[in-house]
Amino acid sequence: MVEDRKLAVLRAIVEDYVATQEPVGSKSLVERHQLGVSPATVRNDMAALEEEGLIAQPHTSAGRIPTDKGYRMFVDRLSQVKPLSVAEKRAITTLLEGAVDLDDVVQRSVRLLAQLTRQVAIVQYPVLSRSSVRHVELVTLTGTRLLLVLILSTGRVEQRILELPKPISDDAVALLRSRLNQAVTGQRLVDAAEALAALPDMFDHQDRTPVSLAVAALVAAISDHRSDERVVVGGTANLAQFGDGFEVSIRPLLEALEEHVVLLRLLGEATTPSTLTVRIGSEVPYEGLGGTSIVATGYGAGDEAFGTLGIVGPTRMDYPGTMGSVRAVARYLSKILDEG
Amino acid sequence: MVEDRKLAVLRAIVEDYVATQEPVGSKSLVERHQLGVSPATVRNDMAALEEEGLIAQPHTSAGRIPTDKGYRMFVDRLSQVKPLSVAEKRAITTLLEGAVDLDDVVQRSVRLLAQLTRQVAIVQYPVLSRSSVRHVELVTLTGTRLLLVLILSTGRVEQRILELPKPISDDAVALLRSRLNQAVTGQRLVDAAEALAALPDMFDHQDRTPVSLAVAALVAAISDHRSDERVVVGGTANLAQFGDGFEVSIRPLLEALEEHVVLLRLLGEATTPSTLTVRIGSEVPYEGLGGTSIVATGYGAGDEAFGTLGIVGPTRMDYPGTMGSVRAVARYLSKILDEG
DNA sequence: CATTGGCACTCGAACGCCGCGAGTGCCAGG
DNA sequence: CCTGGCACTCGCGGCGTTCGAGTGCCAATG
Repeated sequence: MVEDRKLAVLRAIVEDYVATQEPVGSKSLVERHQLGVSPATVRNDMAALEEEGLIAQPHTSAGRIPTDKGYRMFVDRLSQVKPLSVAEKRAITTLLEGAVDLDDVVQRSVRLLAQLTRQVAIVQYPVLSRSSVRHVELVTLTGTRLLLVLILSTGRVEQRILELPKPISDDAVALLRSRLNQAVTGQRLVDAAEALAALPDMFDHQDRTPVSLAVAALVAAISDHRSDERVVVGGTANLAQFGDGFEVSIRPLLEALEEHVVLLRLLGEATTPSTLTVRIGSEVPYEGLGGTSIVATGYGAGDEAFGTLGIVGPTRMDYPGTMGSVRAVARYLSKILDEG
Repeated sequence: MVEDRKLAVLRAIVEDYVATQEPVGSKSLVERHQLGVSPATVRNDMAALEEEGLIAQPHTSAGRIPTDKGYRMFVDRLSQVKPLSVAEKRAITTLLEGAVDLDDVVQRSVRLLAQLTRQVAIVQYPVLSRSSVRHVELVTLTGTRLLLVLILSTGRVEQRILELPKPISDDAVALLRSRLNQAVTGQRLVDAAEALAALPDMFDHQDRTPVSLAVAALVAAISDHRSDERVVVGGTANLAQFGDGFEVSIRPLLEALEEHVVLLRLLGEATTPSTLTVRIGSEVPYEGLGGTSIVATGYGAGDEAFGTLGIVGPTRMDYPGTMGSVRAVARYLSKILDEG
């Protein structure tokens, strides 16, 4: 019973602090929430909460603010993901359905997420190795240069240039093209690795070089992590809210946001579309991001995500709402990619 | 003679102010530059310069800072573009040559520009209508859905999905593909408009629908300005230098940087690779960007630029150096795109 | 007539001081 | 276990003062 009230107090503190951005005192707490007890009682509870390390006071004689641990407790046990309003849902569908392009889809998703959460949004492009091949195309540029274009079911297009030691005939290109497509179309590249490896042996000895090159390029494409590092960041203007808060200078934040590799590591482990990862303050495994939290999830059909998306914002954020938005955008994005 | 010294004083003021970010007084001026006159004389000159609106004092009893007009004079008549150091040039080539992709090239260019100038860098993707077609590809997705892939000489790849009213045979697709390529390959899309328009007539009546659709998609691609709005922004961390200056809050800046359409308009008129556009402070045609200057130029082979690139930074920037970097990056980028 | 040293003046930034008030912890009584 | 009362703490904002960089003006000088 008492334990329950203490948690109610914690919840109230988190909510008030998130709303007002100011340390919350015992008096204003009882005024704004129906706790049914006096400020003095709340003060006792607060002392207990502080003892447990869930809240802290910036300086003596000031109200309390939640600690990272406090937020963690709030997220895990005192709140639940807030579903979007009907209007918001409609806004999502209309906005995302207007996209023509994968680039466009990703772009719009970032904007959307940034707008909904009023936070910095991050969306990773679908990872090459996790989506299936729709088509492989070979285009002759000059006699000894081939352009290899890889089109994936997610709409992603990769291109590589192959430099051949000697010219190749159009017929040979056509044959190679059809064999390549036979080997990989409809599958994920990883799953087609065997078929690809066997491919050169299907050709005459003197024709094998271009085949091997093409195969090598495809294999390189899936193992090249640099192309998985493609992410788009949006809503950086929302960083302004950090500024007028306190401490955290935005410099390191902006730097971190430019380090796409770092960002991916931060979003990273949220590879399953169904789970929502929340990292709070010190739980964020990156120094430059003091005072920030990250909410991320995967997107894509099935268990294994095509990629991840999420937001980064101040620790004092509206977790239920943000989590709702992130989840929603991930779902709609999954749907769009699955259809398109 | 006297006039000359006045300009020398202006130049000294600009240089000192850019270096120190603090209003510069008559005494420190004569100390740091060999003007050969006393502070009192400099004060007289300063009074004259102020009279002409080239410098101003933030408050009485403070040093002078250049006005926009003062910077303008400095850029136009008192300075010249500073060429890069050998090390910098080498850094550029090694960095840019490592790129595999158009995306990669653009990405690297932005980083480079941001690093060299310590400013926010902006690079526009090559405009579709200004580069020539390397290849058009058609891929059957389902019976009634075709994927049209347009590969341009700059390395840019555009894709559109065509929804057909009724299924199309593989042969018909092959024919259409070859005819399309005949019509447009090697030319800029704008120049191929006629050939494209004539294309449907070359087919049997009942086969024309897909042809028209494909043609329409291509025409749409060049006239769709949304796909010309593709820009990449980098080095936003350099915005931090605005902050500790004064006035200018970064909020509107970040907002402007997210408005790619606006950015393009700002870079916009620099369509010729050979000219360098500099807009200073109030000359920048956008409200949100008080206290900023823009240095931009076009890139690409020939007179008409493929696209534009540039930087935006505080009015108090190192113009000669920045202009040198912008020009250099544009040149190298032009070269890379021309070769690749 | 341009230049210069001298001098009084201005005014913002920095500093220290003080009072206010929100908020706390503790205690004794219900 | 809750509550009202009370003394205490301490950050914030307002105010006055000092300090000094920098100015404008003037009279003297080559």
